[in-house]
Amino acid sequence: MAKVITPRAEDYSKWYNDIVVEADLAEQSVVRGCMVIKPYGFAIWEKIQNVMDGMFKETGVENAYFPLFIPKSFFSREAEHVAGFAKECAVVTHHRLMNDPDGKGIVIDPDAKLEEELIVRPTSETIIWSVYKNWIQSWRDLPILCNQWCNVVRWEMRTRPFLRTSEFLWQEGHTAHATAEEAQERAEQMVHVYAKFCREWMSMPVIVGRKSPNERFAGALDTLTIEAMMQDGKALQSGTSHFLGQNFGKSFDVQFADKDGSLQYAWATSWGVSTRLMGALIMSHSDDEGLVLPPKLAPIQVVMVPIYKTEEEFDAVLAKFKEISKALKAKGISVKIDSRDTLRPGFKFAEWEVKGVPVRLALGARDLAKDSIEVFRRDTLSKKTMPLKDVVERIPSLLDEIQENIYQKALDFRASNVEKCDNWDEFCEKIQNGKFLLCHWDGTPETEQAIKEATKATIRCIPMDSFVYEEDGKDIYSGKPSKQRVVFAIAY
RNA sequence: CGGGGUGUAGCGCAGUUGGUAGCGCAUCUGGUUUGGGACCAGAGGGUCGCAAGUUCGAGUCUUGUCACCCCGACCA
Repeated sequence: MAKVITPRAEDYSKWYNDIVVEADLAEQSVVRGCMVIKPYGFAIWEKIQNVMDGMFKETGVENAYFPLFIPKSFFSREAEHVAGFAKECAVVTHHRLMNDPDGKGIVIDPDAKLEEELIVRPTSETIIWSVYKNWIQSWRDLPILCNQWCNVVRWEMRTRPFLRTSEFLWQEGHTAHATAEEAQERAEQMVHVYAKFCREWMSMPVIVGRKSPNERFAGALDTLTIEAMMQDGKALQSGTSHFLGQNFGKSFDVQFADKDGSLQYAWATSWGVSTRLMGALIMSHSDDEGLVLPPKLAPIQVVMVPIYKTEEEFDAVLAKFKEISKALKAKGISVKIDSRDTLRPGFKFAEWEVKGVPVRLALGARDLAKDSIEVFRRDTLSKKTMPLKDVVERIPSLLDEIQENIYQKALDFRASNVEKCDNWDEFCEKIQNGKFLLCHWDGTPETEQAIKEATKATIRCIPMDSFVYEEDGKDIYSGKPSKQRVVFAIAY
C-alpha cells in the first residue's frame, strides 16, 4: 500500500517530499544534495522545455551550448558577480586518479594537478561573455540572442528536492545589445514570457516585479522576477530576468564600433528558469491525494482503467478503449490504457490520482451494457457517467476546463492571502501566517535588512503588472516616507 | 560551522536488567478475488554503520570513527 500523504501546515516540506516520491517524479540521489529525476517527472520537464523553447524562438532567441567548465580567471573578472557565487562553487583541481601506492583504493594523482583550476558553472555569464568578445566587433553584429539548456552546480548548504538542489537543470538566456534601452526592453520582454508560461501552461498565477537592491542578482543593475505563492503562503521565486548594464561588457572587454564610429561597450541581459518550476507546480496544485497536474503539462492527460471479471469482458472493454484512444490521439491528446492485469481497479485509481493525471475513464461490463462510461476529473475528484458516444467529443473541453479551474483556484487562494498592511504589529503576525503583505517601504536596504532580521520576511518584488500601488505613504517599519507599496513575504 | 537526532531485511520501525534478532509493508509461490489502494496459506531475505575495548557471552555497555537527517547560518 502506498504511503498516506498527509499535508500538515507545520510540516509542509515533508508533505512535499512525500508527493515527489509517491508520484514517481524523483528520488534522492546517491550524491549529496542532488536528485534523480525519474521518467514520469522528466516527461513534465521535457514538456516545459519544449513549450518554453518555442516561446523563446518566437522572440528571435536561438539555442547554443557553452562549456561546463569555466577557468577560474574568467570567473573572477566581474567583482560583484564573483562575490555572489564564490561561496558555492564546485572546483576541479586535478584531472587524474591513481591506485593508492600504500594500499587499496584510489587516490588523486598529485602529479595531475591543474595549472589553473576549473569552476563547474554555477551560471554562464563569464564564459559566454569571454566568447561574445570574439563575436562582436560592430553594431551590425548586435543584438546577439542566445539561450542554452543545461545543468549548473551551486554548492548550497541546505538543499530541497526541486527547489534547491546542488545540481539542477535550467535554461539561461544571454543577450548582447548596442543600447541600454534595447537591453532593458529585452529583460522586460523575457520576464513577461515567463509570466505568460506560468499562467497559461502551469495554471500558476505570478506577480511580475522588480527586485530590491538587496535581492538583486550578483552583477546586475536590475533584476526582474516572477513570484508565485505556494499553498502554505510562502513565496517562490520562479524565474528571473536581469539587466546587466555594461558590467560584463567592460569586464570582458566586449567593445563594438557604433554607427557614429565610436567604440562602445555592449549591454547585457541574462534570464533563466529551472527545474524549480516543477517544485512550483507541485506546491501550487497538489492536494491530499497527491499531484494535480495542469492538463497542458501532464505527460498523460487521459488514463483508461478497464474493469472486468472475465477475459471476454476484458477484451470487449479493451476494444472500446482502443477505439476511444485512437480518436483522442487524433485530437492530440496523450492517452494511456492501464491494462495491467495484476492490479485491481481501486489500486490503479489511487495510483493515477497520486500521479496527477487530469482525466480518468473507467469502463466495465455494466457501462458497456448501458453504452455509458465513467469520467473522473482529478482537480475536483468528482466523477460522472456520460454516454459512450459523447466522450471523445467532450474530453478536449473538459481538459480546458480543468486547466482553467486549477488556475482559478490558485488565483482565488492567492487573492485571499494578499492584503495591504500599514501596521507593524499586524505585519509581524500576518507574515507568519503565510500572507503576502503589500506594504510601504522607504527604499533603503537597511530597512529591508532590519525587517528580514525581525521577521524572516523579504521584499519579494516591487510589483509591475498587478498589485501596483504607486501612492505616498509611510514605511511599515521605519515610518519614513514611501512612494509605493512592495510585496513582503516569507520565501522558500 | 553551531544546536538536536538517527544508523538493525528493499522501505518504515521494535528490540526489556547483556543470553545469539523480530514486526508491518514490499518481494516470491499457490489459491480465492477484481466497480476505490484485496484476502488466506506458505516461503525467501539481516557480517545490527565501521573499529577497538569490557565480558563466558554485545544490537544492547565503554571509547573512537564514519555516514545521514532535522533546525539555524547560507540561498543571484
